[in-house]
Parts: sequence; C-alpha cells; structure tokens
Amino acid sequence: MSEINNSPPKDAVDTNQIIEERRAKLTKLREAGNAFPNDFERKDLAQEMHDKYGELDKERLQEVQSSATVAGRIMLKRVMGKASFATIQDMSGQIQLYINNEGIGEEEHSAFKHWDLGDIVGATGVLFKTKTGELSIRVSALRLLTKSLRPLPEKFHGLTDQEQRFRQRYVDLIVTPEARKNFQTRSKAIQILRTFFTDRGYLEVETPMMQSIPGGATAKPFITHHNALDMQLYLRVAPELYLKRLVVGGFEKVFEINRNFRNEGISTRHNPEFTMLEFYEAYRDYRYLMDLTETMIRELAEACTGSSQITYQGQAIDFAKPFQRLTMAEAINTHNKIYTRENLQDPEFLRQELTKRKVLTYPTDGLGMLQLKLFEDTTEEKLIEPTFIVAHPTDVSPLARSNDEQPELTDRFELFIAGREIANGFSELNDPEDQANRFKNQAEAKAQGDDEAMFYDSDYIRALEYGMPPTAGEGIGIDRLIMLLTDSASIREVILFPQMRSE
RNA sequence: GGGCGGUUAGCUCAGCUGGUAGAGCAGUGGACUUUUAAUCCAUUUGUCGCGGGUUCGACCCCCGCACCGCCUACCA
Repeated sequence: MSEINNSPPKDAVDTNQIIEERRAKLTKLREAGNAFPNDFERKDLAQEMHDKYGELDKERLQEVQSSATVAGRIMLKRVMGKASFATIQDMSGQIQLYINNEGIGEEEHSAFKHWDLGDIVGATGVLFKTKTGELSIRVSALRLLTKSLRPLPEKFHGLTDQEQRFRQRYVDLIVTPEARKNFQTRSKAIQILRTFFTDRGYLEVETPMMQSIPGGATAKPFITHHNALDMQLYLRVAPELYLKRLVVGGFEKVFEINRNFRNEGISTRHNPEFTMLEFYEAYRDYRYLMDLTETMIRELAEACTGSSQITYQGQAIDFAKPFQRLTMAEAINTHNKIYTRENLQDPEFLRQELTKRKVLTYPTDGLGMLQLKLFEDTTEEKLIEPTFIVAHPTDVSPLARSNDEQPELTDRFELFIAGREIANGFSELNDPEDQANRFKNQAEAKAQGDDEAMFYDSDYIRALEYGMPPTAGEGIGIDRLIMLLTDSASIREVILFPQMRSE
C-alpha cells in the first residue's frame, strides 16, 4: 500500500495507432532538424489582437496592414486543397490562421496539412477579416514548435469524464474553457483578498505547516516524521495558534493565505488539503469582523463576477443587502416555526426533539450544545442568503472568548452562505488561565477517544502569559468561497489537482 | 464509512430475454483557394475496467475486486 511505484512504465502499455503515427512524424522532424526549437519569439496574444482589431471593418484592416506574431496550440484545422484554416489557442484565447500557398508556399502548406490537432505552432502574418467577419491572420511564416504525440479529446464534446478531467488537469485546461475560467477567477479572488488586507495595514505572514502540536481547530491531523530530528510532526489543521503568537509579538494585524490539511473524508465539499485565509487584528472584536467580512465578500463578488448579486446552483444570493445576524435559537425559529422562543430555551424539550430526529446527545450537553445540534440538523442548510450565526457554546469553541453576560456562550460567529459555513470568527480568548483550562478539557476529551479534540499546547499558553492584546480573528475557507464565485458544484472544480486515489 | 449509478476505439457515445462489437470525431488516402464542430468519397483502430463463475457460447447473467460520479456521514 505504502510502496511508491518508481519504475518506469512498461513499453507499449499506453499507446495506440494515433500515437504511433505521431511518433513517426516526430522522428521525421528530428531527421529534418531541431524538432523542439527554442528560438521562436512570440510577440502577440490572441485576445490582444481581438481587442485591438476586432472592431475594425474589413476595409480598414486592409488599409492598416497590421502584422502579428502569435503562438499556440492547434485546436481546429480545416484543410481545403490550396487554402487552410487553423484555430490556435494561447493563454489569452483563440485566433484563426489562414494558410495558403501564396502565403507560405506549396511545400510548407503541404507540411502543415500533416500537422495534428494539439501541435504547438508559431505564426506571423497580417490581420484581416474573412467574409464572415472573423478576425484572422493571413500567415506568411509558420513553424511547428512542439509536436504533440497524444490526441486531444473530441473537438466538440471535449472531456466529459470527470475522473480524467481531474487526473489529467492539463488536458482539461486545454479543452474546457470553464475550467480555465474557474482557476483564473480563483487567482483573481486571492489577489483581491491579499490587497484587501494589505491596504488595511495587515502584514502577510507564513507560519509552520509542519507542527509538533497541531492546533487551532478540532480536526484529525495527518502525521509525518522528520528523520534527522527523529520526531513526529503533524501537518497543520489550522494556523491559528501561530498567528496569535504573532499578535503577542506585536504584529497587531496579520493574515495568512495557505494550505490546511485534515485527515477526514473527501467529498464535493472536502479536499484533504484546502486553502484557508486567517486574519487577526488587535483591539477589535467579533462584531467588527462581521462588518469587515460583509465588506470583503461584497467587494470580492463584485470584482470577480461583476455583480454583488450572484446565482449559485440556481439559487439567487444577494451580497448587496446587509447580511442577517441571528443567534442559533433565532435562526432555528425563523426557519422552523414549530420551534418557539420558549421551547428553544427548554433543555428537556430540545433533548426530546433531538432524540426524535435521531441526533446523538450526551447527558453533559448544556442548552447551548443542544441548540447547536438542533441548528445543524434543521437550519444550517436553509441559510441560503448570507447569514451570521452568533453566540456558539463555549464547549465547542475552545479558543474563543466567553461572553461577559453568558459565560456558557462565546463572542463568536459563523457565516453561512448557500447552506454552507464560509467563515468562522470570534473575539479571541486572551486569558491564559481560562485558555489553559479549555486545553485541559480538550486533552481529556482526546484521552477519552475524541481524536478531533485539541492537544494541550503549553507554548501557546506561555505566549498568552506574556499578554495578548484583545484581538479578533477569523478564518475563511477559500475553496468554498471560490465555489460560490464560480458557481461550482464540487470543490474539485476549484482545486487544480484535487486528491484522487492512485491510478 | 454506508447507499445508488457508471467503466465499450485516443475522445463522445450506441450495443436487442446471451450468438465474442458499431457510429461520430480524431487518424490515413483522395477532392476542394474564405472555412467555422467545414463538406464529400474511401479506409484503419478494441485485453468491452480487472479476476472468477454459470453456459455449447458472456460486453450482456452471477460473485468478488479496482477506480470514478452522485447522495449520505464527519468537517471548512
């Protein structure tokens, strides 16, 4: 199981007639000279040509005689005797080449006719418009830059096999425009978030991914081993405790966008490694974070989709209007009228309801915990429009500050959009003695078999003992946010190389 | 982890209560000097996911396994 197959594949295992034929063509190219030239200088991008010349009419284009030097992969090819068309694709888009004997000579044109879809070419020529008005390049020089040995997926249907799309993302990116677009949106979104924080005076930092004590979230970690130190290490489940150490150190506004690793299930919403944004700001509280989060998500949606109203899987979501803020009891009541203000405050009633709904409860569960369980079972998935849920039980929030009036609750919120948790933030617990007790409770739970419970982190306590200013902190699951912005049903649509079983 | 579905040519897909496979695209040859998934003529390609079983005979029925997808559980 754990053995890595490091031997090269056996010959002729993965080949077919098409590949054989292309190999033969490559062999001829090698014989004729350098089959993999490196001296072609691309000067223009397809999209830039459309932007610059797409609006000009045929006659105007004829007058200006603008030339272009482009390169890209042949996606479509239409050969008609003495003239041919090819559609090539580069990082910006596609443009059509018009190739004929007058432009490059009969010999070169004949050679082109044997090139294949997927081959990478470079071309120079003059821009013109065809009789149907498509901007094209009348090619005067054409070179084959890289021979492609494997046939591309069918030109019209593309790649529909999900497995292959994810395993061979490089092919998916060649033939699936939506896939390219999703990852371009992802890149843009992360760039915007980065600017959002740096513009506000936050310092971007990187904290350990390999930790001797994994902390900051209740989750099962991956375990690894460092040979030279002969030491067990965990891949981090969250950066939280390190970021707060930095707040202790005087970096009063910090953020990190990086990977977390959780050794749990894989699904359309879970990948073992996922990207998390966490940010901390001293002298703020959780209410401030809610305001900040609203602004952030609103701006992000506008910048990425052009509108603060989006559609996710057929559901309309409006980021323009103020996000709702509800306690769990209020949210349950709003979406389930059988639960009232009165009976939601009755632990015995809640216990009975949960038993009826086949949700496991423990005798130690207090009112807050019972409300949380009922909330998760009845209400979470109904929170389509952005909704902040506030005041989580202290039991399930070991790093959050207790509420001054109701110490069994915390100054915490979770943001739900489209029925999913998108953000989690709170006023940080900066009382070292309270935190030490919370860790003790977690460690006891772990000893009793809860493998998601936290470890006791005595260095973190030591840091708090130096004094951490009152601070608010938040984490946002970036992949899920990108799913919303790209209307993706699966997290695999927004992670370039999602985790798969080995082939 | 549990349930359901899928796996047939490089790709997209057909395949009849069981008689060992087809189409389109791609490829190859030919026609065609403004095509748009170009078109027209001809033509090649398969461990039918893997391993067992039933049967005279299995892509098809049965059992097991692998991988994928969807739902579900844990979670972000």
